[in-house]
Amino acid sequence: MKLISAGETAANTNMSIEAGEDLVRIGEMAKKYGVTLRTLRFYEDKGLLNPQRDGSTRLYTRRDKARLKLILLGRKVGFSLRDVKQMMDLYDPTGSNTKQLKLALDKSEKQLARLQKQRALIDDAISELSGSMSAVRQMLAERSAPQASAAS
Amino acid sequence: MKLISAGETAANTNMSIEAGEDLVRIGEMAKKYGVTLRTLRFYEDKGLLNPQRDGSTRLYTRRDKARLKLILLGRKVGFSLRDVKQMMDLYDPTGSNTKQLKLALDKSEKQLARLQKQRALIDDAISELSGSMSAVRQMLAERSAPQASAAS
DNA sequence: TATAGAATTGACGTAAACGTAAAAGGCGCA
DNA sequence: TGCGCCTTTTACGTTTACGTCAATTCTATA
Repeated sequence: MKLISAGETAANTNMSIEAGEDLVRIGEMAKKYGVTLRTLRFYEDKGLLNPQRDGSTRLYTRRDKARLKLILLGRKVGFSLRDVKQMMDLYDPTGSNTKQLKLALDKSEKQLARLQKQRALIDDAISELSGSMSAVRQMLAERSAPQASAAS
Repeated sequence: MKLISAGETAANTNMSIEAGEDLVRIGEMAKKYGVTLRTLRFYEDKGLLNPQRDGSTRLYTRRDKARLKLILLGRKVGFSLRDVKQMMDLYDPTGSNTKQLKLALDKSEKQLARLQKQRALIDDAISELSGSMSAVRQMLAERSAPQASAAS
């Protein structure tokens, strides 16, 4: 029992007999999306991914790839994995997914608000810090200027 | 043994410096600076504060207040407590503190860079999220528009 | 004196997202 | 057939800044 990577290019030793099923193992998956093996297993443990198995070996389908892309997008915009899961769990391939979309929109609005608040805090911190830095530079200048002209 | 209660500023059991020492207990200190008791004890545990003791009761001097203000400022601009401590540990009331100021400036520059980077990431996330939201709204519209007019 | 309000020192819990062994099973290949 | 690489499961460790009891003591006040 062994299948694995692509069905087209025979760059690999193993070839799938199945048609079009582009299955990859965890190593390739990780490399492809720039995550670690641990991360993929962790996501699975959290119910975010659900790869097939060949014996005990995980085999990721293009469905898993789509889901991983969504996870990474969610992570990028600051959603927790819990949120991501909650949204993905509502996905129904046979329906219109109106509920899912509404939930996503709702969560997105809240997340957007959080992000804007964070940005405000950071802007605040930046100006505060800049101010302090000016003061410190001033103090340092007063400690070296009275001596002579200028140098450092 | 009891002092406090802010009226009798006279000398009591302990005196190492001089009078006029406006000592406050942890409760008042916490209220004054908007932190919890736990926080004050935690900062002490981390070596950031060093209140006097009346028996086992902590008594905060104006020195502690000054230090706490610095801690809170540092926290606001995103320094870790470790950083704050490192900078404060260099304070020498008898010297020019040039070293301390230089370290503070150095750390500040790095922190400023971090903050700016964070802001860039957040801006990125905001626009990405906004984009996704538009798409989702679009999808929702397509699910309700084809039927009739609109509502929701 | 009884009760409520401060204060003390532990010490475990929390959140988020993995990192990092450890021990073991398979597989291709020279 | 031994080596090396990939994979698996299990499970404790990390980071930061406290939160949240718990048990106890001290004190002020009605």
